[in-house]
Amino acid sequence: MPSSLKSSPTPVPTPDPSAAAAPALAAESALAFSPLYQQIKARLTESLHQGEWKPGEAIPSEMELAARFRVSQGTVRKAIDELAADNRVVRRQGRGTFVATHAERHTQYRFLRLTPDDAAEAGPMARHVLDCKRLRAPADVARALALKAGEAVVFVRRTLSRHGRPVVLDDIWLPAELFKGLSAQRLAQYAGPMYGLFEAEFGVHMIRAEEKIRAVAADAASAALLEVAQGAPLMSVERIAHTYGDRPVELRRGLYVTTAHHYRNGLS
Amino acid sequence: MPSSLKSSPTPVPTPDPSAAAAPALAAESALAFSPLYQQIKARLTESLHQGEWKPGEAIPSEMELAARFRVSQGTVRKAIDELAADNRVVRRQGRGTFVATHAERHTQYRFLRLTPDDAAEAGPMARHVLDCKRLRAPADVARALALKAGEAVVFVRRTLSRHGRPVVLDDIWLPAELFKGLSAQRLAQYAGPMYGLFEAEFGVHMIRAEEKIRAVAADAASAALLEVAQGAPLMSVERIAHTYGDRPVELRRGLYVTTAHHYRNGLS
DNA sequence: GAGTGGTCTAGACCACACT
DNA sequence: GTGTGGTCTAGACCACTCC
Repeated sequence: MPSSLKSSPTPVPTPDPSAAAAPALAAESALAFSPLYQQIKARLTESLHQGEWKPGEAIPSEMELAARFRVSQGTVRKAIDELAADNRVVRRQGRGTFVATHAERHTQYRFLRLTPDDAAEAGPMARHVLDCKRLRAPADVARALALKAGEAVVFVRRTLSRHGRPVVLDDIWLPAELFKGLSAQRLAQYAGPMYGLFEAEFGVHMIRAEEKIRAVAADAASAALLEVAQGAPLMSVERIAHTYGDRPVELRRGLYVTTAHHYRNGLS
Repeated sequence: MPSSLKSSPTPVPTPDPSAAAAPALAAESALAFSPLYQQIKARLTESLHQGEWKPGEAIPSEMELAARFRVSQGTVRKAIDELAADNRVVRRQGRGTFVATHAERHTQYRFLRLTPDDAAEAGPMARHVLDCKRLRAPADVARALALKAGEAVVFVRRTLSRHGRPVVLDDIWLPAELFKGLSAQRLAQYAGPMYGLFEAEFGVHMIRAEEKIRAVAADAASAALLEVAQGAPLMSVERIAHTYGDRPVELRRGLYVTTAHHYRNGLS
């Protein structure tokens, strides 16, 4: 353990204040220990998870955290640097470090990669909730959300439109246990992205997602809702979004009309 | 200039060793100066660009670079950290820092996001070059590659297949000036990804790309080549790849068959 | 001016890889 | 063993923001 060899902080149960520069190495010598800043990062992540600081709020200053964890400011800085690189927090010079949120203007629709071909038309799309109901998870949904088959989920179907024309049709499944009381009305009332609502109303913060994309032909139902011909090519985007601890908490199956929009992606 | 205020290193002509803590600020006070490590990063990028160190080779050690640039090792480290984050170089503990390459086993197909649905079938696909010829750039191609309309480009059409079935059909345009002598034969002979060939044979290193993705219906020609029905839904992936200085050097229009494959993407 | 994050330095020691 | 990158520390100063 490159860390606890020299200074006090063993992962969690370290009430011991300072004065512990003694080489406390003993039993657990061998394998799998993380650097100090990774331990700090883990503890900060834990605090984020526990809601000690809420999305949009400032976390304590680097000096304060350094004192709390009894490490140097540089070590805290490196931990926060990684959290910032992971989009978990946002640094703002002269102001502080803030918990990332899906509810702010400039970070809105962080996960939506669909862009109008004409960049001038950017901006939010009109949302329309078609359905919102509670049901028992089908096998594939249960598997994706790591639930038992038949456990209760909330199902939402909605569209996004631009200039009155539907562009996106989303089917969304959420664990009912986490989203008690979610209704079409509440979805309709909330201004801003769905993930902002999830944060504010249910304390569920999406931190990461994976998408699987394919091209499909529109079936009759989808074609009608998206106002395209049956059999028209659509992009199918299956997203699984995760919250803290990599827990999957949303399955979203989207169909995108890509006649005037495209999905953008950067590679490096 | 937060940097040259305090210590000696003005970019290049600084033979002066230490002892220069004097506040040398004078004229150029106002705007747009970058931190020292950004200047170092820029100079390293320049060396990469000039080919001082080739893909796969090691760059000098941090200590050596610190001496060369007359800054501390920590400053060099931060510059290299960013280059590593940008995938320009790869750090290997105990061995050194190496120029990133598209030619190595574990970084192969860095830019190809198409994955078999059955992960067990991963691995390289069979390449087949259908066409390779020199022609004058159509207007849209010229625009994408920042060439004058009608300038010479190399056009390549190729497929990628798995289990004998075509999965990808790529049309590729490259500035002829940079790719003199590229032929179907050379493409066929080279084992490994195309970007590896570009590095080794033409000294063109792709560092970044942008993709625009849509769903389209297969036209007659594409359908035949991909062995699907005409009108079948395909993923259309338009990629513009850039080399140093953000110069666009490849336009690639791909059609993907997504019946047994999908395009994967991670969001955070 | 006080407080925050951002940069830079210098030195110590650790983990890893080659030889 | 020697050399490389990786971690940790401590202190100084800079740049930005808000009071």
